[in-house]
Amino acid sequence: MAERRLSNTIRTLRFMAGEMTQAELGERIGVTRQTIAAIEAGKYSPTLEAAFRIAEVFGKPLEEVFQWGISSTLDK
Amino acid sequence: MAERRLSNTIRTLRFMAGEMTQAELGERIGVTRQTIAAIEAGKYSPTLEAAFRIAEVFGKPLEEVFQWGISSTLDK
DNA sequence: ACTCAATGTCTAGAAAACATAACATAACGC
DNA sequence: GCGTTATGTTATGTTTTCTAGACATTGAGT
Repeated sequence: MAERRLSNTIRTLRFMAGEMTQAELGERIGVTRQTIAAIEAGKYSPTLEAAFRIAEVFGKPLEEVFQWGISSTLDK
Repeated sequence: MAERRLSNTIRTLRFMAGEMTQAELGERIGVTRQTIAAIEAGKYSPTLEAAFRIAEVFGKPLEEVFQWGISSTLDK
């Protein structure tokens, strides 16, 4: 069965943006570094607003930083 | 000052999709009709996952149903 | 070896997103 | 009129996101 789940490319985008730190990204969008870490790790799905702000920081469209994935049966 | 806030076109998309009801949209994405009503009314910002599911129902990209608006000084 | 910055991770609690149920109203067909 | 269906709205409660603090680890620089 095809399962849908969220994934993101925040980590790579941070490093492409001059090694931006989790803490710095957090304060730029108004959340704590723990929240950024949890979002990066996929521990929970952020609010749309937070997602838009993150995309804005990197100057990318939202769907380029967050993917509503069609994962195969392989992943648990 | 330029304020950023969320807006959406769910209402018009619902009617363009054959007068789809709030209740039907809700059960298609797994939330209640009250939640759909609140999201439509902008009373709170949905989770990214819910947003992706809504866009999926209408077959539209997420940014076409939700806008991270640059509103002018006019709106409160 | 020592410091320090960045991240991982855990906890307790606040805040926001959600559920469920109730009641109200307006529009429709009968 | 009557019944039904869609929506608005309010209240109460649960779940999830997020905060704030702490402590551990790892790596880069000195």
